[in-house]
Amino acid sequence: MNLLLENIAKHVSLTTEEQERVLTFTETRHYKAKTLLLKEGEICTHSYFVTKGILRSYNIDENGVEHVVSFACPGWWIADMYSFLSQRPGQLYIEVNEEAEVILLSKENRDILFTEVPKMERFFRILIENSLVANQQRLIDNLSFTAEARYDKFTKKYAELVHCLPQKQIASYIGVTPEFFSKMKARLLKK
Amino acid sequence: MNLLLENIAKHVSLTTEEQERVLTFTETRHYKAKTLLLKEGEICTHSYFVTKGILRSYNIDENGVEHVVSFACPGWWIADMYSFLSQRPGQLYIEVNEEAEVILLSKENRDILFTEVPKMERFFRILIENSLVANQQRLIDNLSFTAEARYDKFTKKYAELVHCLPQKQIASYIGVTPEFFSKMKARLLKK
DNA sequence: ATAACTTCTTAATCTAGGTTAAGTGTTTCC
DNA sequence: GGAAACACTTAACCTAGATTAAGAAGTTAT
Repeated sequence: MNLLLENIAKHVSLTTEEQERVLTFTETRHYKAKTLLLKEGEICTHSYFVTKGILRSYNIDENGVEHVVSFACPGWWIADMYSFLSQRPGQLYIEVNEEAEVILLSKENRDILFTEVPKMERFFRILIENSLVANQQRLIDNLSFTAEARYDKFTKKYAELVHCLPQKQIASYIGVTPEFFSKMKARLLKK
Repeated sequence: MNLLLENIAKHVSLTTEEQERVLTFTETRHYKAKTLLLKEGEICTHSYFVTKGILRSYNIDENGVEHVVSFACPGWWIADMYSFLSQRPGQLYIEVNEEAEVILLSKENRDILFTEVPKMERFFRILIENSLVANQQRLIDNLSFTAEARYDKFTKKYAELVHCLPQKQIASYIGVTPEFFSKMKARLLKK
């Protein structure tokens, strides 16, 4: 069965016709590991729903340092929200971490969908509310906790993901250098 | 004219009846400076739209340190989104910074409003999208920039607010101690 | 298989920002 | 209007995490 429709059903209930309508607005694609779906300076024309594999988004700062903004595994959406919503050049990269199958929804189609199937506007409203909450929590965590506590939270929240990710990406997500992350991990093992 | 309706009109256009409907769901209140509208552990039953004065939300970490999550001046909404959406106890405090006039919208009324006036669901969807983008940007800034650069961004983004806020709150928002903030400011003056 | 690249580790050294503490304004409010 | 409470400053010292560098271990592609 379709993972996207399953996920939508968790928040709103669509009729069979509405479900079909949703699918006509989307497109499925396969990507190999390391494919770049979006680069800094480009306009994010699509929102990506992952059905297989892993994607990640990140930015690169003035010193050339990468900062992971989010990971997306099956059942998750990913996009450069600023660029997607404004249709202006963004600052994020979106890259395939592990060979992936992805459902694409373009900005235009999303907007049409919202008026044709108002339940989908509700669905995305709820999804974005949840992202906002998660994002605010991450901000608070970054301000309140040490790197060690953040790593601990990360391993609990993304328990399955942790084993599929290179350490440097986890380090980047929690906001430390790979070198410090390595030192910290060694320290934790001694306990 | 009503600041709330003005703000709604920037994103969706309501009929006069719809406008009246919106207002029947809200309630206006006045608060003195230092009033606590919400404490950690309480359920955030209302979302607050500021028409006069300034509010702020913050959490207090395990070491008793305060972290400002957001400021709200006229035209802005404020709430503990996690608690408001889930109707579970939250971790945020919401406090009146400067004597304020506030429009309250309860969680129940918001949900009824969404089905009665679908344009209002669109309005909030757009608002939350914008919060998410701003929040993600703040996260990236915290990971990419020094305290000095973050302060610089803050003064540009909240130019009018800066002069009304105690330094310790600005320090907290950008993620440094008041002592370091004071030192940094002195350093900036020398340039 | 092996050269080339990337990831991870370890260790020495450095620094942005934290902590502690003490002193000087400013509000606030009986 | 004066004492308490709070906001800001300065300075000495401290530390979590950064930087640099160099080697070891995995991956990738030919």
